[in-house]
Amino acid sequence: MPDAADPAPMNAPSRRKFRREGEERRRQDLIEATLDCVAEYGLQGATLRTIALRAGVTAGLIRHYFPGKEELLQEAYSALVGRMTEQAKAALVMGDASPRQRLAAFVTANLNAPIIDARVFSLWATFLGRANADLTLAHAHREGYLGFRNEVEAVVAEVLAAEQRRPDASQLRHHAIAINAIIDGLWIEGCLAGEMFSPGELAAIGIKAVEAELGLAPLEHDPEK
Amino acid sequence: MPDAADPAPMNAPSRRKFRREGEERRRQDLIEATLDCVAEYGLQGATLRTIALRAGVTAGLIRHYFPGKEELLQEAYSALVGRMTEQAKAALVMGDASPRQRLAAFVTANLNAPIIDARVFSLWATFLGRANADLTLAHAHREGYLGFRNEVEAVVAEVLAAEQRRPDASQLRHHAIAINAIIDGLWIEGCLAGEMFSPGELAAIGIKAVEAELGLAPLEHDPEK
DNA sequence: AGGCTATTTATACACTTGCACAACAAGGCC
DNA sequence: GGCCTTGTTGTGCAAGTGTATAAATAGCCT
Repeated sequence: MPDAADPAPMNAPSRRKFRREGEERRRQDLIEATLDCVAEYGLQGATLRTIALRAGVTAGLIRHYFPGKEELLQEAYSALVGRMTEQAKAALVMGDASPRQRLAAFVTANLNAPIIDARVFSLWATFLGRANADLTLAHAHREGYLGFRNEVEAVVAEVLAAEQRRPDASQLRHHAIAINAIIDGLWIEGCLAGEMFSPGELAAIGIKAVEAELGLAPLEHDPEK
Repeated sequence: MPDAADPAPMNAPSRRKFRREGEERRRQDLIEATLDCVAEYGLQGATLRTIALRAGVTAGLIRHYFPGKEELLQEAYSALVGRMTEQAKAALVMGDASPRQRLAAFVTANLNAPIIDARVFSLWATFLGRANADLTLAHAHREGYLGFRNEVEAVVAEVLAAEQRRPDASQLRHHAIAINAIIDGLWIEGCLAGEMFSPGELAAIGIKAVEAELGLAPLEHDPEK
């Protein structure tokens, strides 16, 4: 079978063989390669040549799909943020479950793989480190953060409503901010030092902390499940 | 009076005037300039020439104090981590105060300036983004994190002891992890979007969340202060 | 004052980077 | 099959990078 990785069997000026891919596919591959390089080598190590090598193309091709490196990085970050918030929110769509169960499932989902992931954390931190200087990054993050917090606030409202409690807007906001912080903080700890925690431990800590924040009475013996 | 910033008043091959500084002072200045450049331009923008310009010297001098750029960055990160943990722990040394008051003061100190600071966050995120690949960075962070968490755990133990409660080691550890996450999460929110919160709001949220985590009964009307 | 030494400057160099552009060929269309 | 579009390659270039090293001078010692 043909081996594409054959460097130069002939001394003739042989050109590299290639295949034409669809535009969407190539853009996707380039963005993924960019994220890989940023995660592994940082922004400084993510050069056009390294990215192209990872994507299996040559550097010149990048300029055919992106105006410049800047735009490639921005699109890569957008893709990352989109994937992260999408995954996080997906844990909330559970058909038949009590609000409290949904909240617990949400916390659990955010404190286990694949959301707890060293590569994603590396990307998150690397890009966010530039948020001060790059308004585009700052804006993209702000959007994602507020979206996430609003989701949290909505579930909190449901949970408290189910408990016959009527928090005002300010209390609701504070609960959402605190719970968001709990999840973020535990997420960071898990990503940076996952091996320090036993499986499920972070999620257990998170659920207890969140329920304490909301003043929910602890369940006695898990009545039905 | 003599102006040191005069570029070249003569067409003669004039050399730049300079002053000899003490070794410690120069190293300190170079490290500070490095942190400034990393915070503003990221790791890729922190070039030797930019750093030297910021420090008011020429690029070649850096090699006189540091073996290479790598070592300069590592020392800069060590200095940053040292300063951060030092500041954070400093909030715990209060002579006459109840454990609960000390805990509240600790949370408050960590959720206000100068610990809530966009520049420091930028540095923290930028360096941590490389922790996956750079074992030196990972180790330095791990040390700082565990030190911080142990401080938290010690105060938590005091607070609970004052409340006649006897948590076991596992519970204590979980409390420390959760409280650490709360502080970290709120710290990030404050650094990234400080203007979204009114002054003292984050600290108030943090204190309430921490006390809820520990199951402390809320104070009624602040009895004495 | 005059020399000595170590700090500091300035220049050189090999290498990498992002970008521009010309040559080329893959694959659809007639 | 033969052509034509355009995705793709390869090369070149100017700017910038970290490092090496020689030249200069600031400030102390006597």
